[in-house]
Amino acid sequence: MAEAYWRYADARHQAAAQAAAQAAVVPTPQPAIKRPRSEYPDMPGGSEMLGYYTHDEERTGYRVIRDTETVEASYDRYLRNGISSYGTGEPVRPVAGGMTARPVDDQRVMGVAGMDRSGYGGGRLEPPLPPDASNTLFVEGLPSDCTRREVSHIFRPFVGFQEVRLVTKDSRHPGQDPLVLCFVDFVTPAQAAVALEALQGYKFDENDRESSNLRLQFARFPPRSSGGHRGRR
DNA sequence: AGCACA
Repeated sequence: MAEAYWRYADARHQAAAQAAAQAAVVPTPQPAIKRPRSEYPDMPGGSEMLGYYTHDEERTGYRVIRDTETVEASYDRYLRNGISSYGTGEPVRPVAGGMTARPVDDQRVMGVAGMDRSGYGGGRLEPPLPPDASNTLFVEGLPSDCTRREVSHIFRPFVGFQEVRLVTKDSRHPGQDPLVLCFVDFVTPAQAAVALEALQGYKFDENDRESSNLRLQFARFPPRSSGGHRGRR
């Protein structure tokens, strides 16, 4: 459930931090740290992969600390720098809940600094984008009583999040609850893709396993100028 | 299943 993407935000943070730490302080490649790509090879699944990555990252982190305290120190320094630049620059907003603070900050930073969508500290974790990728997601499977605020809560932590629009449609079958769809805008299709993968099948009701599984797709845009020919070539 | 707003 939610764990996946919270961890994801964390994993990205750690990955970036570690990359930066290595780049900054360790001049020569160290075999102890060097992690062959084969450890997390081309895995298709988005959210699973991210979960994996996090564990891996943690485990490796411990190994690294045991072997070289240099890295630990520099990592620590990195964190301090990162934090201090926040502390001096912008007073910490009274965001409700400690958990939300970091992803939101992260998002803002990436939104500004990472416009070119390569903003992952060099490593790209995402699978290649499908040809129909757009920067808007189409989401269905929302419970009919869900609010815009509620949906925003889910998507806001993702880098590049811009806006969510709820749309209510009457059910086709009489007497059924109205259907709630929503559109979520991101800055880039790649960022949309991350959220799509991470939230695919997300359960609104964590207790009821059968109900309210989110289904996400890239939104189709209104009829494009290419009018009518659908065949190949 | 279902795709709106500029």
